[in-house]
Amino acid sequence: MIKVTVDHRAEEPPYLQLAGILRARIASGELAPGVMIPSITTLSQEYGVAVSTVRRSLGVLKAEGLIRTRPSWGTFVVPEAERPKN
Amino acid sequence: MIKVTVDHRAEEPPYLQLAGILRARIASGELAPGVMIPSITTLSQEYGVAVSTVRRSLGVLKAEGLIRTRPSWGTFVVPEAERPKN
DNA sequence: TGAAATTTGTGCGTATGTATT
DNA sequence: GAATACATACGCACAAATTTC
Repeated sequence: MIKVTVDHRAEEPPYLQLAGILRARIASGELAPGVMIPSITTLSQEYGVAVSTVRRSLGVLKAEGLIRTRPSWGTFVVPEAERPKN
Repeated sequence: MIKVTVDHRAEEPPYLQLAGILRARIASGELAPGVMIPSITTLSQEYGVAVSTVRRSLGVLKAEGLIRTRPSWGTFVVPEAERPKN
């Protein structure tokens, strides 16, 4: 475990910090395919950042193909086999 | 000329409409490398959408490699030779 | 020297819409 | 109908870098 919180005073912007934290939680297997990712609102409260900041973090991971969001359903980890390489 | 305004009542969200409009202006050569792209604030007023919406549109074009933003300087069209194909 | 204006980057809060449960 | 959850949009504020005067 390296980073577990968002530091608002660090140089790296919170949305990138949170993206990194979630990326690590996925890599570690804690957040795995089939496991429901905490809702945006929950993540917002957990990490003390705004909802829009969480959305931005998820946007990063979505662009990486790590997660997939289903409107009015939730956010999911993409199975490793389906992730774009690179 | 096909689309020149953003329709808030259309199905396509404004940020995608604006991205399409700017993409067309680039494709037509009106916005070319070396020509200064209107600032986010200007685009916001021109098209009647919020600054944050313009930013989102530019984010789409940036992801496509069509434009490049330089903080405290402006936004530029990427020369065709330097654009990623596909 | 330096102050003001400009421009992008980032963050927050709020509202509305739509789909699911 | 109510609660939940994501999608989109808006407006505001501040920071940092650059340009201009």
